[in-house]
Amino acid sequence: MAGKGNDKRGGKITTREQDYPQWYQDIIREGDLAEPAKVVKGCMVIKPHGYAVWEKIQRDLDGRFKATGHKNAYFPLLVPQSFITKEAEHVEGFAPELAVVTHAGGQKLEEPYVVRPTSETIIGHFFAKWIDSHRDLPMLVNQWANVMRWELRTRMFLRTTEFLWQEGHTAHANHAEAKEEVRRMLDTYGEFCEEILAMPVVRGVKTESEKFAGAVQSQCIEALMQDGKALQAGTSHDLGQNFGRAFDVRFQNEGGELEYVWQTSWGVSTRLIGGLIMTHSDDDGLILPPRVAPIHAVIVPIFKNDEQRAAVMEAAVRIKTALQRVDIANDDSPYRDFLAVEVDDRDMRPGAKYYEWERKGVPMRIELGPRDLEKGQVCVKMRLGTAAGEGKEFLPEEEFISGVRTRLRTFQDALLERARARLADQTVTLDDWEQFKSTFKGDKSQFAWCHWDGTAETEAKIKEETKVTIRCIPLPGQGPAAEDGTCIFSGKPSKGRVLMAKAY
RNA sequence: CGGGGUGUGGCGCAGUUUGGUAGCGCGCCUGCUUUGGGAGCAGGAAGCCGAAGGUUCGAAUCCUUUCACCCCGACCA
Repeated sequence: MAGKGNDKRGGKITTREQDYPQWYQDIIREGDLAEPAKVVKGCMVIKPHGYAVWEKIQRDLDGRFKATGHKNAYFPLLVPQSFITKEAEHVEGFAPELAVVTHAGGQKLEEPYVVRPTSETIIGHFFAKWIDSHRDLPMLVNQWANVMRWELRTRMFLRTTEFLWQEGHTAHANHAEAKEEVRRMLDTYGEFCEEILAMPVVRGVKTESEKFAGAVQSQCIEALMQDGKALQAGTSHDLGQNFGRAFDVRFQNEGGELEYVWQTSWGVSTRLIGGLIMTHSDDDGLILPPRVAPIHAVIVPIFKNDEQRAAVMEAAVRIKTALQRVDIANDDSPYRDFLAVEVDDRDMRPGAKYYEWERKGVPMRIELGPRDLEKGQVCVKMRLGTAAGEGKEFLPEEEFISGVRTRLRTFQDALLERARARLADQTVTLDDWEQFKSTFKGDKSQFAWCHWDGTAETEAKIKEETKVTIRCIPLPGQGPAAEDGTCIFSGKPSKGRVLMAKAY
């Protein structure tokens, strides 16, 4: 029964209604995803179960990057301090949050190194060495790495001092091509979030004040969390020729003239795991979509004596073996996604195991005891009642095995549908400032499409008064159709609605 | 950086006001009984109380210094 596990043994999960941020922390702890490092400020330890989720994210995204022509590379963790200062806006944006290495090998360094907060600068340096001709373009590289930003306030997965991410860096011969790349990768992220994380997103463009330090334009995907706040889940930047100029990345075009390259960069981080948690999980613990679940199914054997134990374990292993041959990847996927199955034969009461695996977000549980063996059936329980199944189901073993791929894929779809329904439900169109203020009163938040006069002043004032920020200016098809109107705050003319919400 | 808080077995805490040589719950180990929604009993291991200095016959407790981490605000994936 849902909700019964709280206030009993095995760790407490605060309800979302009581205290949403505390619930979030509890889910991470009880789901065994991560813990604060404590001994290193603002950092976290990603535990095996959490890291396995990241590995699944990596595997899928990496395939998508390669399918769009990118190759992986790796650049140094340390960046000469002077590199950071070469692009004016970039320094200004990142200077306050840099960690700097001043000593090494027992000596003071001639020039300090900064621990990369992002790698545009050092990659710019190498692009300059590698690119001479239009024939070297486009240069399409991606790096899986850790970066460090000395943030003042941290939250596990959402904002930690050190975090894991992927940063794509590309150089092109003209702006149009670079812009295409920016949008291509944004769409790659959007599709990934929906297909794999079952997390719907809104695609848009950042305002001037929210864009990446050093970019001409930043595009983003924004997801809606259960508490109504927005999570920037990924970004794709048009860097124009800014870094090309700063690092002298020039190529000879077809006409023989020297020209600066047009660059892009794009990234998603372990923050996606935070988004995953706040999109699907409930008061009983983590809920993982099958496509990112490190364990898809747990088989809990039930027996009273050694004889029963032997018979049940034999059946458990048989079922596990059959399930491990099932692949839930898309038909056109570049990789196979075979089911990961665990037989939990620890000496514990079955009930204790059920609660534990529910907290860890395993999508499907199979209970197997003497009664099932007699009837040739299995007892199946999904982590959440959906179209994929509700309550405990008793199915003939063969039928269960042959239907399991559909079952898990239906479960995945149901999670996406549920998230989409919540997004639709918590998105409003507002035209009245008083209504706006009451919508965002106190800690309240949701997605609101509002007219904005396009000025940074208005944007800043809205933020100051309500903590609400402009999440993005929607790309075509991502919000209400463009229409003339008046700014919700200033009453001045507006050409279209923008997405507003409080953000993580 | 401003405000608040906390450092005591693995985890969560009590003990500090009123100094007397460390305790509780959970977890862990061993054994027996259990096992279809969080097991019971019995036995056991584990901490010189964040660090340094001081007061005292005696300090987790009082004084000084210091370090670290957490939470709340301003910056950010």
